[in-house]
Amino acid sequence: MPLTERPDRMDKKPTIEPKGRQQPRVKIEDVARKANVSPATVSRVLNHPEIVRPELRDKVMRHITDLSYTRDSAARALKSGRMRTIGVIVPTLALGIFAEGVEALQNRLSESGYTLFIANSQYDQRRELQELQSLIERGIDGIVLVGGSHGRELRALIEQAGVPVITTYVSKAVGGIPAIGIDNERATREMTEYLLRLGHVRFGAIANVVAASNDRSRARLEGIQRALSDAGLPLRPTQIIKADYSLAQGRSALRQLLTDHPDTTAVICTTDTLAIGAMAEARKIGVAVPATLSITGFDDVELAAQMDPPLTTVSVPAAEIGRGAADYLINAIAGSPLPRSVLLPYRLVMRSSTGPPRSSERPPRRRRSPG
Amino acid sequence: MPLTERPDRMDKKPTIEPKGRQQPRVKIEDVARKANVSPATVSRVLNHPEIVRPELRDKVMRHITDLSYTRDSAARALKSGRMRTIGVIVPTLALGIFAEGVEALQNRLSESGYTLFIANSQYDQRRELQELQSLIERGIDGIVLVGGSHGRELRALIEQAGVPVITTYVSKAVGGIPAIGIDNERATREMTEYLLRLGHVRFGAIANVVAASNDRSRARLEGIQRALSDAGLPLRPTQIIKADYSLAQGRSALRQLLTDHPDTTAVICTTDTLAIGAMAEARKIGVAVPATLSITGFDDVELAAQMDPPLTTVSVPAAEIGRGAADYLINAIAGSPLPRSVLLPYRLVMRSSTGPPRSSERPPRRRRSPG
DNA sequence: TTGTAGGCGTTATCAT
DNA sequence: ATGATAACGCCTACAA
Repeated sequence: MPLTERPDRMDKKPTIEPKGRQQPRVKIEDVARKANVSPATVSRVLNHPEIVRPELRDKVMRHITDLSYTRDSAARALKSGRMRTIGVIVPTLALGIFAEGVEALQNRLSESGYTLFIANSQYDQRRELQELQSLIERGIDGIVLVGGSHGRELRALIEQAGVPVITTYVSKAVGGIPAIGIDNERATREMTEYLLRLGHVRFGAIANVVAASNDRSRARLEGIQRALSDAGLPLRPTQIIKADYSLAQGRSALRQLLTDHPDTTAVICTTDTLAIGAMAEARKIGVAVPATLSITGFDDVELAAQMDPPLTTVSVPAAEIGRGAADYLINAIAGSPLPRSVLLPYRLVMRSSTGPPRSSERPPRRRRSPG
Repeated sequence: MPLTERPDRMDKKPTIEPKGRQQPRVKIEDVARKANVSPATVSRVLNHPEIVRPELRDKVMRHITDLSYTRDSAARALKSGRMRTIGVIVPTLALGIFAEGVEALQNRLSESGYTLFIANSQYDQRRELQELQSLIERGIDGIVLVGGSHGRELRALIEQAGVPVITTYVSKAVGGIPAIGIDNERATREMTEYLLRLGHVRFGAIANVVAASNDRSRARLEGIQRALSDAGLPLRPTQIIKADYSLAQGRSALRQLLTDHPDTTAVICTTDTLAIGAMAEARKIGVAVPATLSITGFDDVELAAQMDPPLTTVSVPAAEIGRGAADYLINAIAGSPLPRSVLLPYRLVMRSSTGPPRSSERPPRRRRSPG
């Protein structure tokens, strides 16, 4: 009789049952009894089928399915000391780039019999620490983090728990935590150099660096600054607008930038979301992209290619990062030797939101001088 | 000595350790010995502090923190039969609406000491079943699903496991599974009626109904069809374009729709992503929105309000759905009496992607007749 | 108020 | 090849 059929079932007592399962779970012993074998044999059928006589194995198997027995993972974990469980803490799932990475991570883990605990920190290091504590108490066998900005406490906690860890979306190991991801700083440096080659000299940057823990965007901003300094065009503070990760802030950031520096010809954003906001605002205030203003993003979200004009951006291999993190941890748990960190390639995707400045004081360096 | 410092530690044996934790975990017995009390007392300090003499309690507490003891959740779960763990299976995290719901779900669960297992089905019922199986083996105390299209097998599995379930983003219980969400059909019916009142008579629909399990979009499509039938303007098959959930398909769908029915004045999409794709395509082929063509979406994603023109859509309370699902399961686990289903309000958000048709054969019914 | 002891379900060791 | 048994760490009757 389906439990879910009637709100009030009147079989046993009407009092609430605050804990435990209702139907006593079928266990190995039940299967063993039905099959007239010992519990040990059932266990062997489950874990080492090859050492059980085929006919017996089949018989046991039949009873297993008959009773639809499933093993109790708690008991298993208690015995083996391993939970076959991985935890991930992302800043937020609202950013498609993290959602994509988590999805890939889960898919790969699932293939290997692992299950994924998820938590989010809202870019708050204290919350991240709490969530980690909870995950470690849960007995996770490995942990995936994002970025390299983590407190000493967090590292101590991980170390003490002896849990393999990897951090993602960045490429440099920090505090002994290996990383898998891209070189954010280099990517924006290249992007900036591309714009310099196009002839731009008046730049602006919109960076989501308000969260202390966002070292990805910080590195991206540094890449921009370094490229411009190297070109003798260092960014002044008013040319850098700090924002969070929302689209609306991309809009207001562009407005502010153009108020302070109306003659800006190129805006580099550390996130597609910000760039898309900036493009929306540019359209609204009648600034032509890319004729009057070039805009670049970072992440290459689905929408980037569909914008009008399509957004020039940096493609981040989020799915590959997720898969790589899964592989790393699975190997680490198995005790395999591991690379310290994995540097993944990004891709500069040149679309139509960028072009040469309308009137370049310092024309692009080409063979033929401009007519 | 940090484990992570050197790849090769030479303290014990150089062979790999395929299983188990390295450092033997500190357990209740260790604390008990240090504190000169029985293991039972330590356990009581942990679980029922009020029944332990304060001074003794404090002493034990000190040793607990000193040894930084954490309880073994596997053993705990084995004893109590409860894991304090909830599972969720979404079609994909790539859709912001699901990511948002999962995030809210996790936040609420975390407040109550629960941890969230996440899995994704890719809109595939077989995969959903597999993931569910794995979650149930993990001993989850509750499960969150999306939508009402689930196979008999899945329902049987849940019932047999005796695990509380709730399905989300829909409002009607199916097969005994309670739901929390909105009335999708009613929402698009209202949206369609709104367009009818504006004077539209030539409609098109773009619906992501290729996945068999997507009953949300199916209901939304039915809402459109019903409203139009009621108005004596039933949709012909060629006026309905079926798509998946990608932005690119929104583009191609609009192209196809306008090829077959160039005189269409209103397009209703079952997803913002599709609507945004349709708007992008409209702009590209020079169709003015809303002057020539009205477009509506569904979900109210962040970008919807930022489009040019801002997108008329239906706002789905994803965060509220996530929180509500968490509350429902927490109560269900505690044995509290529960409502069968929860109907949440949606909100029609009228923005500027909709307007009256340019030349309405059948003018809007107003007091003053059109000039 | 605190201690003793048994068992939760599984699996590995040892014996047959 | 299969069976008996002990132990994983914790919790809770029950005893003191």
